[in-house]
Amino acid sequence: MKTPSTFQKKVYDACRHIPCGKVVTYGQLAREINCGSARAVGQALRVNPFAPEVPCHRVIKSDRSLGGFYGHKSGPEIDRKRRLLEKEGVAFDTAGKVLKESGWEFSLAKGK
DNA sequence: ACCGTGACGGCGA
DNA sequence: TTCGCCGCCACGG
Repeated sequence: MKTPSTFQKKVYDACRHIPCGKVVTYGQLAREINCGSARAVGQALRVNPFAPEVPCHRVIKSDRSLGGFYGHKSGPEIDRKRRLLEKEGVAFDTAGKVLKESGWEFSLAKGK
């Protein structure tokens, strides 16, 4: 397997810090590692050799849709991603969007 | 070194 | 509110 680039290591490291039942957007993750492109982050996660050891399934799009998983933007892979999150307590609406995270105190702070 | 691609994001129509 | 276009960065061929 190919050695992860420095950039990818930063992405995986930041991703690892995401607690159970919590989700983050690609953009937020990008800010964490001081990167101006959410796309670049997505590309790194796309080839993540440590999934799901590195919880890349907790990373979603800013519009609250799931984004992708294992290089797929839809299909069984995405379905699996959704269930992983549900198992961690993340709720979804009928449109398949993330409704709330774990149902903890910060779900209140999120407004919405 | 150049070019095309992609798990994204924001804004205008 | 949904759709499309353009800008953003990193990577592989």
